[in-house]
Order: sequence, then structure tokens, then C-alpha cells
Amino acid sequence: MSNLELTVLEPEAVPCCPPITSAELSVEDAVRMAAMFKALSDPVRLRLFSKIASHPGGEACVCDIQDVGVSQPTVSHHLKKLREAGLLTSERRGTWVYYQVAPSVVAGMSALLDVNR
Amino acid sequence: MSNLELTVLEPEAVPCCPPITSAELSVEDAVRMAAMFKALSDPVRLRLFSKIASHPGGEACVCDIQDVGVSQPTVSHHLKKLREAGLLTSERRGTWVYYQVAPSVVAGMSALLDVNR
DNA sequence: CGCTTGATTCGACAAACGTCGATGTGCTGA
DNA sequence: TCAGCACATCGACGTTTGTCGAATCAAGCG
Repeated sequence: MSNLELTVLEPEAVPCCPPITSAELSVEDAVRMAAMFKALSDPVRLRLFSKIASHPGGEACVCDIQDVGVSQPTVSHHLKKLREAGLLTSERRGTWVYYQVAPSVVAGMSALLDVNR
Repeated sequence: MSNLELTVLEPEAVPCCPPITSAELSVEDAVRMAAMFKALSDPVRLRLFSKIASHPGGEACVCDIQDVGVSQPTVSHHLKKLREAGLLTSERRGTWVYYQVAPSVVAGMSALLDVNR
């Protein structure tokens, strides 16, 4: 069987980093977190991410979110970037491929920027 | 004259956008927020931002934070990017220039990524 | 005024990025 | 088995980005 499930499984159960106001980031953590922020640094990618995150169940088929004003290969390219950054996971179900948000990763980014405590 | 309040010039009193899980971003908001995430998408910039945010009072002199492994003009360049994105403000006090974090802007980014509600 | 230190701006350049059309791959139904 | 749809990959392109050294601006001091 073709096991080409896109291997994303970074061990990101470890919630990186306390709030940025409480301690200085290490170089390694800065590299890791910067890569995640970079994934959201493009308007098209952020819209794709937004569409998926706001979908019921936090997941969406590519066919549901392609309407962002760029070509289909470009959408695929951006989704790959988001997946490589660990913000999304993907899964093929029959004809369609579904993308899901990785809540713990996103929560980690949010926590890092939490300045209200 | 009264004390020096950190001049937050951007009209960002409007706290952009509910949590990303609750509604899809508009194109305009996506452009705005992507620019902010882009500011944090470089490891050197993220470290500079971290150094300032974790400093007492949430501010730091350039001279305190320029040890990030790149030349001094490059540090200045990155600080400018962070300032242009609205994440930092700057103020000259005598010989030194101090950079402060813009808490409301950072809080807005954090809130956008808040997936736990 | 000159000199020193701190910080920004300028000009250049290699690397990375976003985009596209063409092509490839995987699945489904006729 | 084959046509057709959904999605990914490839190759190419113009643009943007991060970096540097050199030059410039700003403030303090002798």
C-alpha cells in the first residue's frame, strides 16, 4: 500500500517557549518559531489557513478553499509550506485531500505572544 | 509636561480580528496581519524582538541588544522592519535610541491565534 | 570646533520567495 | 480500461529579502 502520508510528525507536543515577555528566546527556539511565523507571513497563506481554521471541525478539503485569487499549483505550494511548518496536517480521503489545523502548534505561537500576564 | 507616553502612532486601537477559528479573515485583514507575522518571520528579528520584550519595562537600548551575530547596520535594518510593522516604537533619549514593544499590537496577534476558545 | 561613539541610510549582491503553465500522480466511475 | 477530476510536482521567471561595507547623521565631550 502506498504509504505516502505526508510525514509531519514533529514532536511538537513540547509547547515551545514561555511568553516572550518573560524570557529571551534561545537561538534554536528563535529559528523554530520564526519558521512558524514565516508560514503565516504571506497574505494568501494566511487566508488559506484562516479558511481551514474557521471551517467546522478545523479541517477543509482543498476544493473548498481554492478561491484565493491564485492558481491551483500555487495553492498547493502554499499548503505545503504551512504543512512543513507544522501548522497543518493533511490526509487523503478518496478523491479529496483534507487539511487540518494543528491546534497545539498554533496555541504555542499564541502563548509566545501573550503579553497580558 | 507630563510623562512620556510611548507614542503609538498607528491607529491600532482597533483590535484586528476575532480568533482565527471563529471567522474567515477578509483580504484586507489578511494583508495587515501577514505583514505583522512577516516581521517576526526572521530569526534575527525574532531574537531582537524577544530581547526587547523580555527587558525590564519592555524596552531596550539598541546598544543592549545588538549582540545577535550580524553587523550593526543589519540590526538597525531589522529594527526598522519591526517598527514599520507596528510591533515596536522607538524614541531617542540623548545618545541612545530606545525601542519599546507595542503591547496592543502583539496582543492582537496572540488573540488571532487563540484556538482555545 | 574637531573627535568619538551610537545609530541610520545607501548601494550592491546572492539567496530565497511567490507565481505561473505544463506535467505527473492518484482515485473514481463509466 | 480509459476518461476525467483532484491535487502535487517541476522548471522557469521576476521580485523581494537579508546581508555587508561605506558613507552619513546625531549627540556628547574635551
